[in-house]
Amino acid sequence: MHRPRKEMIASTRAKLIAAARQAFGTIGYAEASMDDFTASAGLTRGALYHHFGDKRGLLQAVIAEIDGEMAARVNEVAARAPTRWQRFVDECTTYIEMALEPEIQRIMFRDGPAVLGDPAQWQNANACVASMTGHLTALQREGVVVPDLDPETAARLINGASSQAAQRIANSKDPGATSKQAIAAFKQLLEGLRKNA
Amino acid sequence: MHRPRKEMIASTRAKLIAAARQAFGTIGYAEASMDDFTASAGLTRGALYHHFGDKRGLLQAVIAEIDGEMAARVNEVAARAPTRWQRFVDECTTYIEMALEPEIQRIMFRDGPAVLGDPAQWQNANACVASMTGHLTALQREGVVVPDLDPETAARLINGASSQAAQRIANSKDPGATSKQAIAAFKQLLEGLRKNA
DNA sequence: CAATTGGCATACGAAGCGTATGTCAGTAGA
DNA sequence: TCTACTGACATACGCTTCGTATGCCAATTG
Repeated sequence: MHRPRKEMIASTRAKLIAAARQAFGTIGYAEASMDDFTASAGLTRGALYHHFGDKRGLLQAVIAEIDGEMAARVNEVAARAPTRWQRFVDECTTYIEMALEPEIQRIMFRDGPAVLGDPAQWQNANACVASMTGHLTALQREGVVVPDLDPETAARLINGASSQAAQRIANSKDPGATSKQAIAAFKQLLEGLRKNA
Repeated sequence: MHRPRKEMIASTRAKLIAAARQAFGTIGYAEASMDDFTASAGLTRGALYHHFGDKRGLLQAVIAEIDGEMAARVNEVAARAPTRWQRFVDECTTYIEMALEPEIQRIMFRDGPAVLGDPAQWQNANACVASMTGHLTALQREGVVVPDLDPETAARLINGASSQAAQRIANSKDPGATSKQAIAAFKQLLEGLRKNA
């Protein structure tokens, strides 16, 4: 009777991830009580430990989910650009826009690195950087970007600049004006990668 | 007699900061037990709460101390460069080198932002960025750097890229090679700020 | 229909943190 | 110099949180 077992399990996992995501994204990882947010999902810590091992394991699952969503959004935007360079730039600015959202900023750029270490070492969450790395590699082949440059390294640096840009905008008194400044500065930095010089 | 009161107090504060710095820089803020590291300084949590209010207050004091040291090192290096642009670039690479040290990376770039929020909002620790901002402003006046660019915004973005570069080097299998790659990519990005283009 | 697996809850112990309280040395005024 | 007081620091307590060990019940399997 009822639903099959597999569906119940998937539902439980989803409920835990959703509840944790809500808690981590608002009050933050350290302040989020496992008793509290499991209860808000109608469960207890028993389910959490059973499925994810511990609090960090649950954070990993939350991050994997968000990373997937971010990659999907980035790819969607990139598909609409005319040239490849433009596609690359659009991806970057989309990345900044996403980093403006408090949940993403808190989980992906603040608590995530603090708890799990260098994001570059995360196995389940690097889709965004992978996409940017791919574009940079292609742009090098096409002669648009300077040749002596490691694509993934460049992608990571750009990533770091993006998150700073997002933080600056997010904490600004006048987000509109700051956004213009930050994106302008960011695009200026990207110009350094182009070949013509 | 003994020493005057003020000296005892300063000594206590210094011992607490040193012990906390050691603990935060190695096992990390979250894992550092206040009972443990105050005991290692020959004190108890009573002293800590009296002087710093709470654990976060002590972290702030540690960060202020490290920030001061970093600024001093950056200024020392910058003083030796021939041109102002070179001075600026040297500051940036020095910044990357410092970010390679585990204690600085952990406290200033990982746990600090996680516990205290956006570093740009820290009042007692922004000497490094201030210096870079100053150089960028001067370089704009001299016509070396493109004019329509907010100096502090640019400095923050560069800061973000620097810390990523440092993390990449620090976690690399072959730090020597990675270091070359990362610094090359970093300098390439900086070229985007120059006027000639 | 019996046996077993496994999803999840409950119960327990161990830290860790913050606060309230106590104590004693150093300092200031008479 | 004596006394009263301030403040630096320790001790003691309760609360919260985490991890593990244990138990129960539904669902699958033969």
